[in-house]
Amino acid sequence: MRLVIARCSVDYAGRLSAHLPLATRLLMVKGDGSLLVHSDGGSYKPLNWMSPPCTLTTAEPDDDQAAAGVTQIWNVVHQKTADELIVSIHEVLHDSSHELGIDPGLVKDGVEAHLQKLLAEQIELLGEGHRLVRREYMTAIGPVDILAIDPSGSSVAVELKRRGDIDGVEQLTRYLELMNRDPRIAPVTGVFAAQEIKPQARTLAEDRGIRCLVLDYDAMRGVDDGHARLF
Amino acid sequence: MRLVIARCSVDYAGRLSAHLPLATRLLMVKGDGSLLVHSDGGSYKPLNWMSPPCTLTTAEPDDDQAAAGVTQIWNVVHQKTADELIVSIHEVLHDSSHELGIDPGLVKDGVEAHLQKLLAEQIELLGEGHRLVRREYMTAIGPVDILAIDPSGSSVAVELKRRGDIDGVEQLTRYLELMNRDPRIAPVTGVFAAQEIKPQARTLAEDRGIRCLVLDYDAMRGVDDGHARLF
DNA sequence: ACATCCATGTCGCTT
DNA sequence: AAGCGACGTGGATGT
Repeated sequence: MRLVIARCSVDYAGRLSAHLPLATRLLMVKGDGSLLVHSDGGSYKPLNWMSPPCTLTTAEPDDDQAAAGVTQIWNVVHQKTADELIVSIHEVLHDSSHELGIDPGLVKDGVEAHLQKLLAEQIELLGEGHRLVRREYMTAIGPVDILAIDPSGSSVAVELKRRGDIDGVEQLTRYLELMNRDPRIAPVTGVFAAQEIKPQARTLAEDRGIRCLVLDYDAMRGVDDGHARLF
Repeated sequence: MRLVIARCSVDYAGRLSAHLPLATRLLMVKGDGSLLVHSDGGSYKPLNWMSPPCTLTTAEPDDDQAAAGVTQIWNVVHQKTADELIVSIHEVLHDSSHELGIDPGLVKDGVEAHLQKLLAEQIELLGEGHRLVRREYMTAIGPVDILAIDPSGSSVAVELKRRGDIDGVEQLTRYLELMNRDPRIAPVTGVFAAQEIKPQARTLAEDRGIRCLVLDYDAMRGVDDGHARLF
């Protein structure tokens, strides 16, 4: 990885056009040739970048550019889309290279998967007398997170989200439409379960006869793991 | 901005839990206290990060950690969500600080807004005899991108996307449901217009009687700007 | 502050 | 390879 601090301007041409006026920035050249242009603020997203696979070439400025103070031109071209990034460097303030090696990568401990497992184990959170049929019940348009049976014997399809948004309600609605056309499992009612349900999502769900269920992740984890959360 | 190359392991606890095993990485500390952890590959997204507003504190390792080879602990806590990032540093290979100043920021030349403007100007792309009513036609649940009238005098609601996905069809469906309840403008037909329409989105749209229209951005721009695209 | 919608989204998984 | 959904989505914008 090469780190360059430089006064530069940047132009991007690809799906859109963008320009960065002259200022001091960090240029990060990764081992795969990709380039990130970072300022000293904002979020983790660079001001501008080129993703791999891409090729970096450097060139001398032409006379006009040199007259404007440009000392180097970096040109990064994406190998498939032909997106192009041009960095016009005026002054290099720092330049260092470092051998990092291959990263072993991130180990994630998911949330939605865990919630699904917990709700399957604690299926009576749907209401007394509910029984689990199965997780990831497959339909033609994708898997329903949880399928259960209520005390009356009707099927219950559960869509599970960390944050209950309008999209999740639409998704569950599509599943319910499809499943209610299948005489083997119809009638199917819907439950929209999430740690947090947005008001608009709740309104839409209830308007469509879908029940909303707010889940307390910590409490569910506490039931699951008796020694935790006793304080 | 401070740049540190270090052998380190990283733990994140917040909306999920995640762990990075010991390896050599770049730690970028921005002026606002935010921290990015980058490897020498992947895309512009860091392996791990903390967004501002957050606070970085450093500490000495405890005896166990010291015995495991840790020489410094960095602790970054988000000031609102209490999300936490812990960097256990084993060895520092590089450490430099740089004054970058405030960045003037990115100037973008947009896409969807431009597409909307072009389609409004070239409204007959919807079909001969169509007339524009207005862009951003306001409804109770949000603005319809373009409202037009077809030759028979019926209203046409256009949802515009760069990439036509199933979400866009759902969005247009909600608009159409609402607008068709308004006797002043009913009946309203729908057109789903995008540079590219995914097969599933097309199927869903056509199943609901929504017409799909694939837009050629370059051609539309060429009509708009006569001197371009003549080659 | 909240809700909505776009994104050069990126990422990971399935077909 | 292409499609599809989730994301610690982030970020802008209008209410």
